[in-house]
Amino acid sequence: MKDGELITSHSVQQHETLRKRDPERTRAEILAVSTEVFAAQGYSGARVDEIADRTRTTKRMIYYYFGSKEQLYLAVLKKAYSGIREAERAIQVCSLEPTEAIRQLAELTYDHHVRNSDFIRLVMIENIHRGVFIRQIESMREIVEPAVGMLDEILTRGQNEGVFRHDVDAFDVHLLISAYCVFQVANQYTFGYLFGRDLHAAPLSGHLRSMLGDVVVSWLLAPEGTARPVT
Amino acid sequence: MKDGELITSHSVQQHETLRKRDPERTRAEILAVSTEVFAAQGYSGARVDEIADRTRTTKRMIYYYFGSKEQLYLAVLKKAYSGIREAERAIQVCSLEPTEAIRQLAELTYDHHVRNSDFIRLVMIENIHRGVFIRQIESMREIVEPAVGMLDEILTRGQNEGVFRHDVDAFDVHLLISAYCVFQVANQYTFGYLFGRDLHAAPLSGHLRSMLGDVVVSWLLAPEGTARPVT
Amino acid sequence: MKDGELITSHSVQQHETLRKRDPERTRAEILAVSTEVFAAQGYSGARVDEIADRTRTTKRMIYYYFGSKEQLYLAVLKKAYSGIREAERAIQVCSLEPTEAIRQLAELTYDHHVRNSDFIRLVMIENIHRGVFIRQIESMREIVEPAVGMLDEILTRGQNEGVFRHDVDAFDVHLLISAYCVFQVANQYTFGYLFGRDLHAAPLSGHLRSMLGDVVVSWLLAPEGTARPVT
Amino acid sequence: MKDGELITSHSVQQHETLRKRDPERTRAEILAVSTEVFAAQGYSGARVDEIADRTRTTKRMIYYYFGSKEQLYLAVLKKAYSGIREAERAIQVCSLEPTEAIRQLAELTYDHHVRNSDFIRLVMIENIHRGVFIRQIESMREIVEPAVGMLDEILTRGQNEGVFRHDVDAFDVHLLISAYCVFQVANQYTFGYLFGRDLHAAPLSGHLRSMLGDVVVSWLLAPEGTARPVT
DNA sequence: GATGAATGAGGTTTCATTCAT
DNA sequence: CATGAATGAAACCTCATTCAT
Repeated sequence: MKDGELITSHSVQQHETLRKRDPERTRAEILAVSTEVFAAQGYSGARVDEIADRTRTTKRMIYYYFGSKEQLYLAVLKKAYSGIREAERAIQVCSLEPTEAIRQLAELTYDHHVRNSDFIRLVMIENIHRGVFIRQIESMREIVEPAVGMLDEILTRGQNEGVFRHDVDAFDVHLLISAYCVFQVANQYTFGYLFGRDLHAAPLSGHLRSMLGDVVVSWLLAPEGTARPVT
Repeated sequence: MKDGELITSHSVQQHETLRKRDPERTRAEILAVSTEVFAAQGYSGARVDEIADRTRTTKRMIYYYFGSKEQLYLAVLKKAYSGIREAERAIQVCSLEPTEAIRQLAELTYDHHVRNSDFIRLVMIENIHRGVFIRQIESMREIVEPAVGMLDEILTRGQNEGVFRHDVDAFDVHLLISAYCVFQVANQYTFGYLFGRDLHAAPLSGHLRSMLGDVVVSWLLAPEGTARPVT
Repeated sequence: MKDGELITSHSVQQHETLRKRDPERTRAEILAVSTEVFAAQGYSGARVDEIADRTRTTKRMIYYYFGSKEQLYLAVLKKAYSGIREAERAIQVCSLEPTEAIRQLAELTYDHHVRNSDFIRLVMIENIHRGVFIRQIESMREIVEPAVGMLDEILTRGQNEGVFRHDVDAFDVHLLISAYCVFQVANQYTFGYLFGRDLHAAPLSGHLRSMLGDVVVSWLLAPEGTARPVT
Repeated sequence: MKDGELITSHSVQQHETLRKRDPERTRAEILAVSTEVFAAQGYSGARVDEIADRTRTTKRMIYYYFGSKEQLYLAVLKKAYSGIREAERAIQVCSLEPTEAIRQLAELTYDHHVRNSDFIRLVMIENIHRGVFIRQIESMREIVEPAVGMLDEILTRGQNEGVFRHDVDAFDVHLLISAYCVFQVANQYTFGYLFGRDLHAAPLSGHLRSMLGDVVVSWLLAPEGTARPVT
């Protein structure tokens, strides 16, 4: 039975206060709760009823503001990406020397993913849906652009200084860091269970964090083609 | 493709004849179709009706053989993991010298993930559900054990030969390789879309494949602590 | 018939007009029809579809208001008991002398059972289910309390006056009366059939009614131990 | 999911011994198990699958021997009544003087009901179904005849001796005793729960047993019309 | 702008029963 | 006699959504 529905004629009316006449607030609340619910249950698994129940408004309001479950999910997705990119923009490592800058960038990105597991989950969900929703959001690609900007700057600097290998670009590094960071959040349940370890508990969590730095840096420092034996 | 592996798309639509009274076959067909449908739509999104429609049996038979949607999903999950691990066991790189063995292992794993995207999707789905299903499958942990066995062997050999760094174990390497391989399948839609590239089309696909080898090998070859500056 | 009592057959088929947007009415109608259907078919035998069809609402509404078949049954059970006890409270025999009060109480209870066969049937059904449902209804025991109150009062009066035997309490008398009254309703089909008599047709019905009075009164008037021979 | 169905391809095969080629035995076993299941769950609530599972045969055999769920229930009902009447015939109280004979008959009947609660439950179930099944069983009325025979004999003797009142016949006494005995079994769950007492635990059980004797005897010994005041 | 009541379509599951050997 | 496999029909329940005020 859906919680949002009437069961007895005397259903509970909680937090009646602070309720009416603040459209912005209502909208924001719906969005916040929806983010949690979609992240927790997936698109199909999420229930409009549950979202409504965890809100101080009603199901009807969700349709009033967002029109449909799909459009609500779209709004959630867009907001999640914006928030993430905004946070990424806050990372400042430009003043450091390339090697250390890259390491810090990797490790801060790592922390960032750990803190934003709901976002990671939304991305997973979106991929389960083969990206059909994200493609409907205009401006999505602009939102994401700054992501590799700083990376590109550091990388070029390191390459110009002759420290970093040249057969690598910002996209590659970004992919490597992303893969690692996303994985330890996205796959924590299966991987953690199968190996009997909690990826986010000390000391493993610390080890995994610095390991990423090691991986990225040693890769960038390694001479091109060195590792690849003469075939 | 070996028997233990996932049955891939459209493998069951053949011969409408020879239909009834072959329980093993019926069961297997339901399982194969279910794998596709669950992988495609997720647990909540999958419809028992759809599975039935894509089968030569009826919805009723699904319940006859598996009891419930959940138990069906469990069977799919178990079979998928078994198939994957069996395939992993087929990788033979022991005769190579450590560096090349590791590189080949990484790249074969990469290929393997590309070919078995349905499995990756099931793992994602399972993680969306926080691993509640996988934990119900006894023997799951045994299934997974061989995964790091060979890796451990290669790594130890390389460390004994003084080629590989010592502050790394099989679990670490496995995690790095898994993260990279899973990511390029799991996140292909969002990542590919946001950067306007198809991760699985040449020449990018080839680059990404060999890049993994580079990353892993240069990391293992790098002296411990070298990359980390004195703080 | 009073408001609190069971709504009897065909009481809801009237006026098809004035249909929507009267939740109390809708709820009450579902409850009334459900009472009939559960009483007629038992818990397992009752069909939510049938209840819906005999209502001016839809099956969906039943779930909207009651959540599940079980909760609907629980509501029916609770309402049935409340109605009965309310009716019992209406019996007024306190002004009569004890012997006659008891006789009237017994005979009114008898009439009452004849009129409320749906309630008796629900009680039978509940006993078939070993009381699992009734135990889930809080306040059930409070509802029933007044049942023996008046009886206790009459009995004590009669005992103090030296008319009634002393080795008997209100619970005993209530059980005897209940057994007799319930039986002639509950077992009317098998008993009536096996003996080829309709328990509710004159003159048998009248005989059985006054016979209960005789039984109870002669028992209460008999000296203690008299009937029991010296062993 | 029904237990009787195939779930894994390797379902359990218990007690394979003592199984085949004994039709009488098989039939009897099905009947015995069915009695328990119908008595426990009612007609609609009983599951053919459950009956099959609690048997050493299969569901298919039930249909082989009995044709349908209804016919199986009919067989159960018939057997239950036969068994009960046979047991009743065993009661021998003819040699006692009328008052004591009646008391013993009542109390032995009481014991008998306590011991045969499954039969009582079947009777309840049959009454819930308004006796539609019992009417289909020919010879049912003959089965039941001896029930009042002995009672009639005792009663006549007592009346001839001038001990028992004359406005009462064997049917009346049988009804009173039946009502009391059936009730304490049939309604034990609701009545016991509502009054917080277990009708079948000492000392209440003993009290209720002898109370029935008191009730019947004092009623029969009371002069006609005495209790009924002049109106 | 806001809301409780209502709902059609479709979801999962279960039932007694029969088929084919 | 015996059986595992199969099944159509219908059961209970849930979904996102809209109505009427």
